[in-house]
Amino acid sequence: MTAAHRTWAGTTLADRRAARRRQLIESGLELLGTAGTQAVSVRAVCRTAKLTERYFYESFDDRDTLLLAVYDQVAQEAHDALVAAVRDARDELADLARAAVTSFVELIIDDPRKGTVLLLAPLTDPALVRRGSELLPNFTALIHDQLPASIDDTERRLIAVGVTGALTNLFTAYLNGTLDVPRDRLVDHCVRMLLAAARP
Amino acid sequence: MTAAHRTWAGTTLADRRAARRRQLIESGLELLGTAGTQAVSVRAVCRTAKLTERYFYESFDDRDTLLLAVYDQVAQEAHDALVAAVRDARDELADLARAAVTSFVELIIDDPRKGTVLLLAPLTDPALVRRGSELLPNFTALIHDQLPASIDDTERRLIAVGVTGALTNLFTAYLNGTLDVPRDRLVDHCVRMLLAAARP
DNA sequence: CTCACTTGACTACGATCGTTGTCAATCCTA
DNA sequence: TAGGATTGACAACGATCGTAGTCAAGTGAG
Repeated sequence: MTAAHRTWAGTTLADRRAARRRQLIESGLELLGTAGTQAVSVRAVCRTAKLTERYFYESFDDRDTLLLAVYDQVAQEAHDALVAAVRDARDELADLARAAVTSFVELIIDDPRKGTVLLLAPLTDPALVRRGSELLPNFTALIHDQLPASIDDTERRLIAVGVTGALTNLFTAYLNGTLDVPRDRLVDHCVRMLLAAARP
Repeated sequence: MTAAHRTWAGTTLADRRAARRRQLIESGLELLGTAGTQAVSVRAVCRTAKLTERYFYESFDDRDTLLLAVYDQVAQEAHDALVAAVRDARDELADLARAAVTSFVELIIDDPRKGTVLLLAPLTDPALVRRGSELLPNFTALIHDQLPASIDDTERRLIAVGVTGALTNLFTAYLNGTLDVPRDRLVDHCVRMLLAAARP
């Protein structure tokens, strides 16, 4: 029997490795989403995960690799929630916008750490700057492409960047409690802003 | 003759101390505005300033004190430029908005490091988070108060936070080259957005 | 039962950090 | 010119970091 499939404490090596990896990512999310980027040291992650450094380097090349894994997992979750919401919405711009905004607000209400990681961490950590500057422009481009062709390209870029900034600032303020506003009002406002921007 | 007023190399002690302080702040600005927050170590600042650590602690209690001094100086400069521009503008909302936006754009074109410090550093450095979360809300409140009273308060807050985010994102993208757009277009767009938001 | 694999606690190394201290060289005032 | 103020180069301290290694104890397949 090969080592990888030998059972140990009821599970195979691959399972245990995967479980440890999940545990490390969860601990990374906890630290990154609450205490910030400088709190995510290898030692702190291992202490939180109740694992030793050995297992850290079993799953990740270095500290930055973990940070990227945390960010990517949250980004993937957000992406999945978004496409699911959009898939179930009626095929009309207003409904699509509302579905998208609602799904994101629900995500960050359900787990604010994820919102923090998505919106704030890329600004805070050098290792995540690139990731953040890939994701947001993608979103910006999405808006950009929805804008009517009658608007010239420069104007479309300006609108897209502005709307993206408005949304992230609204979500960020909502996350940290600065923007004390009912959830529905936030969603309504974001949707109306999206639709207003899409009008010629 | 008291030590403080004794001349040395042609200047008094107070003058030399002030000169060293300026030099340290300038070095802090250089590092914070280009290499980012983690590049601002006491050693790096002193090396850049061609001074020794001794003089660092002559002017600043610790690293964070320097960071705050750098930020506050840039914020003060921006504030001064803003009030000067607004003072010289005609007393009409459109002109005020244009004067304000133009003065800020000129500031960050003249010295992009200052724009980076104002907009990005507070998000990047824990020591500056509080400063950033004091300045931007102030600006947000300014917008908030300009909005017509016919809009209810929640809506006014939403608009103010959104507009602030849009502006900072536009400036940020312009700063880092992502938003490749002529200066005048940027100014125009920001002014139009400000005025549009102020309409009922 | 035995032995190889697995685990956890722990130590170790080199680097960098903030901060403080030492000491000789330099400069002005008295 | 003598002596105290000032300067600059540099060492030193403790802390933390990323990363790698050691070693005894636990565990299950053959």
